[in-house]
Amino acid sequence: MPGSATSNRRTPALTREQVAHRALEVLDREGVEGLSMRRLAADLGVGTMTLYGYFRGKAELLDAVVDAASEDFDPPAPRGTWREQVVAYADATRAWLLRHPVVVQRRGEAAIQRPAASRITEGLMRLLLDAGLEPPEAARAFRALFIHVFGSVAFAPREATAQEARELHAALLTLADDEFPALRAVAPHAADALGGAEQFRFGTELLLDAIDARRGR
Amino acid sequence: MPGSATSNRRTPALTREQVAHRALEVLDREGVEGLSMRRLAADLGVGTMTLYGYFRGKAELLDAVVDAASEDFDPPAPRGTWREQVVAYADATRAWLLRHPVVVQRRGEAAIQRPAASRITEGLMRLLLDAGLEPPEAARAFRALFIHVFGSVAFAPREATAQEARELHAALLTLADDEFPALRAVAPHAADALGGAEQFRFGTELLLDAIDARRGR
DNA sequence: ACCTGAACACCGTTCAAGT
DNA sequence: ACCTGAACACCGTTCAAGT
Repeated sequence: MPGSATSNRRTPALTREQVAHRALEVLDREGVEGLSMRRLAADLGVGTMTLYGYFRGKAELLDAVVDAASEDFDPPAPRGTWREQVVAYADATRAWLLRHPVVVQRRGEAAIQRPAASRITEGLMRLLLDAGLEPPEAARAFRALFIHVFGSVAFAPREATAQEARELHAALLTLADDEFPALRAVAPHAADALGGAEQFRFGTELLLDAIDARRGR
Repeated sequence: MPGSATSNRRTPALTREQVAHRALEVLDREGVEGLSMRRLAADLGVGTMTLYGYFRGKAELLDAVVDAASEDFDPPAPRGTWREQVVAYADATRAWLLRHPVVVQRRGEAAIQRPAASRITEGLMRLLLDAGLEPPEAARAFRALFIHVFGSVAFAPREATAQEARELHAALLTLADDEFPALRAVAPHAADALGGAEQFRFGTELLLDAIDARRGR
C-alpha cells in the first residue's frame, strides 16, 4: 500500500515532547554532564542529526527540557497560615529542583522565561501578595526567597553523611589555631549546617521572620 | 657553556602559580566557558601537554585557579557595629565573586577545601561569633549568608538595564491575567528586584534582621 | 517531508618519544 | 628533567545527500 506508506513517512517518528522528556530522564539520572546530542540520539535510536529536525540546537532542546521538568512541580495544598504556606512552597520548590538539577544549571546561565516555569513563580508571588505585602516588597521578598531556594540546591543540596561529617570535623581541626580560631570553634557544628532539609528550613525561617516583621511597615 | 645550559634546562619555564594566574585572567575576561587546556597552553606559548607537567589535569588546575582568585579577596576594614561589618563583608565577598565567576561555578560542583578560601570563611564566621552567636547558631547563620551571597552571584548577579527593565515589564504584561494575576501585579517592580547590589543588600538585611532578633535567645 | 552520514572545528587526556 | 606531537575518545553543528 504505497498511500499508507507515504503518510507514515510524513508522520515524524517522535515529537518534541518525547525527545525533551527522554533528555530530562537522562539528565535526572546521569547529571547535567551526562547529556550529549549524540548520546540522546543513540538512546532514542535515531541519527544524531535527526534531533536537529526537532530543535534548532542544544539550547532549544534544553528550553523544552525545562518545560518538561516544570510539569513535574508539585504545588503544596494551600493549608495553614500564609507563613506555613510559603514554607511548604519553598520546600516543594527545593524538592522539585533536587529532582531536576538541569533547571538550576540552566537558571545559572540565564533567566528562564517559559510559561510553564512562570506558573511556579506565580504561586509564590501570590502567597506573598495575599500575605499583605505591597507589590514592591513582594517582588523583593520573592527574589530573596528565590535566591535562597536556588542557592541552597546549587551550593548546599544535602546533609553530610556520618562519614563526611567526621571528615569535615577532622579537616577543620587540622587548621592552624592562631589563624582559624572561628572555624575551629564551630568545627563540631559545621556538618549540621552544611546543607540539606534542616539547614534549608532554617534559612527559610530566617527570611520569613524578617519578611513578617516588615510586613505592612 | 654546557653547564649553565644544563641548569637552565632544569629550571621549568613556568611555575604552577604563573599558569594558574594566567588561567584566572582568561576565565575572568572570557567567562567560565572560555578556558581550555589547549587555548591556555597556546596563550602561554607552550605545547598543550606541557600543562600536564604542572597539573594532573584540568580539575587540579582549577583548584590552583581558586587559590589564585582567593588572593584577590579584599576584606573590609573592621569598622562599625557587628552588623555593619557583616554587611560590608557580604558586599566584599559578592564583589570578589563577581570578579571571579569561576569560583562560583567551581563551588557549584563541590565544596571548596583550600586554605586560602578558608581564610574568607574564617573572617565571616569570626564576625558572627564576635556578635555573640553560639557556635551551632553561628554555623547555621553562616551557611544562610553563604547561600545568599553565592546564590545572588549565581542567580541574580546584576541590575536590569533600562532596556531589560522595559522588556521584562512588557513580557510580564503579556501573561494571561486570569492565570498570572500576581506576576502582573508586580510587573512594574520586577526589574528592581531582578538582581544587583540593592537587591543583594535587601536580602542581606533580611537575614541579619532575623539573626539579630534570635541572637542570644 | 523527513532523516542522516561525513566532515569540521573543537574538547581533555594517554602514550610514546624527543631533547 | 622537562617538554610535546600524535592519537584516542569524545563534543555541537554545518553541509550535502539520501529516501
